[in-house]
Amino acid sequence: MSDAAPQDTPGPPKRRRDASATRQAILSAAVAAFTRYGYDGVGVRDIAQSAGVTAMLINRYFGSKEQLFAEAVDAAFAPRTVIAGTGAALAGETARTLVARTAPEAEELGPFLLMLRSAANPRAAQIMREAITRHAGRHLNEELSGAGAGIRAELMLSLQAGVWLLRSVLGTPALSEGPPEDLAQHIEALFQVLVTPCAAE
Amino acid sequence: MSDAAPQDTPGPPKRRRDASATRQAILSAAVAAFTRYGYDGVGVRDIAQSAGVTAMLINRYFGSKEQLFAEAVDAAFAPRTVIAGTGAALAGETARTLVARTAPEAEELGPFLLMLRSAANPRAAQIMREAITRHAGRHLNEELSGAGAGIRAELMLSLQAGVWLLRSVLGTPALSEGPPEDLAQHIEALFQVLVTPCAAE
DNA sequence: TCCCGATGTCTACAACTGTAGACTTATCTG
DNA sequence: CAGATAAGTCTACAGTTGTAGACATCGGGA
Repeated sequence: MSDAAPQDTPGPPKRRRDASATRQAILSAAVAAFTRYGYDGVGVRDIAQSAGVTAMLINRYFGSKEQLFAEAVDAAFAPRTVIAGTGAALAGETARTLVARTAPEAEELGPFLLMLRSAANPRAAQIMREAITRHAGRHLNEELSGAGAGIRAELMLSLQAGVWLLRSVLGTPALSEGPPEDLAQHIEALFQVLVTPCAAE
Repeated sequence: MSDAAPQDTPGPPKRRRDASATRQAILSAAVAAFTRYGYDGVGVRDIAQSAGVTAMLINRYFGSKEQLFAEAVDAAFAPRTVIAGTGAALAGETARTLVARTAPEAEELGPFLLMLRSAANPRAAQIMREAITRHAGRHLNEELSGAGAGIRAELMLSLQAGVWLLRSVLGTPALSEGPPEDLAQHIEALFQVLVTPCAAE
């Protein structure tokens, strides 16, 4: 923001003129920046500088900040699986993965955080609504089956998003400071309820 | 924004000069605006106009936008209880309250939404972190007891926040369109696990 | 009655935002 | 070795933001 570092990638100080590589660099920088600061919290100049280009190139490649955000959301959701393991081990694996990913020292920020930090902007929220029903919802529906699979799948997402929120973003004490194993066991018990087809009646 | 409407409150077109009443009007407008648009999504001019005053009066009464936000967060959390019922009925009551509050047609936006929409700004996040540990955390710790009460309390908050997020903000299909009773039953089953003192081992 | 302090407004500024058009420079083809 | 075209940059603009200082106005006490 205020320092005058010429480049942030220490390797190649100047990229050869390559349209697709530059486009990819902008997109990666956008994912990181939107995840960290949210749609309204970051400007195209910041993203451009982080990618080693000027702001106008973003408009040339993506049309506008909104369209860049849409592609960034897709890129953030695409390679990510929100569940882990299969069958009986699904609850435990997913719980441990969640705890590991939301650890305060883990710098890996995920699509949930991107979603969270950009939810204030109506345009951004609409873009993300489409993305989440496209990626995560479909993925979960493939793993879960039985009565109320849709509800249970999205409740699984809800709990993950909530833990992410309180633990990683807000830094609530009990979730942040206690031993991770205890937390994982508690969460696993909840997931166990959700993977069971007919829970209530 | 662009119209020249002199006042928005149809009742008293001009408030008599009353410092505390004006202060309260600004605070109410701030809670509503921050909840709807987030910390970065609303300007002091919007809040001022909604309160029927000019922007500068906000700085006169609250010092800065940040300090106004801090008071707004406190005001949003203060009158709200995030759990309902006691003892054996706690899980069911809280589940039904959550479902009712996060209904798409319910226009009652809560502190979770304020928190969510403002989480992108680091200053705002710090202010909210202090508020949530002060209000909700304390409240829950009084109701829950036994082994891992802190973790279970915050997991209860996590699930609520997550459901709020997917259902009310994102509008995810399975959580938004299905019958509320089914959703409440599924959530109650999860809460039931969380109110039980020794869940895992 | 007068006047002083509290209450509220007006003008302005410096910083920042996203975007448009004109400009420069490198890379590849003939 | 040219020249054309893609790749990237520079300057600028209109808008918005939070805030500071000077100014106006209402209300009550002497």
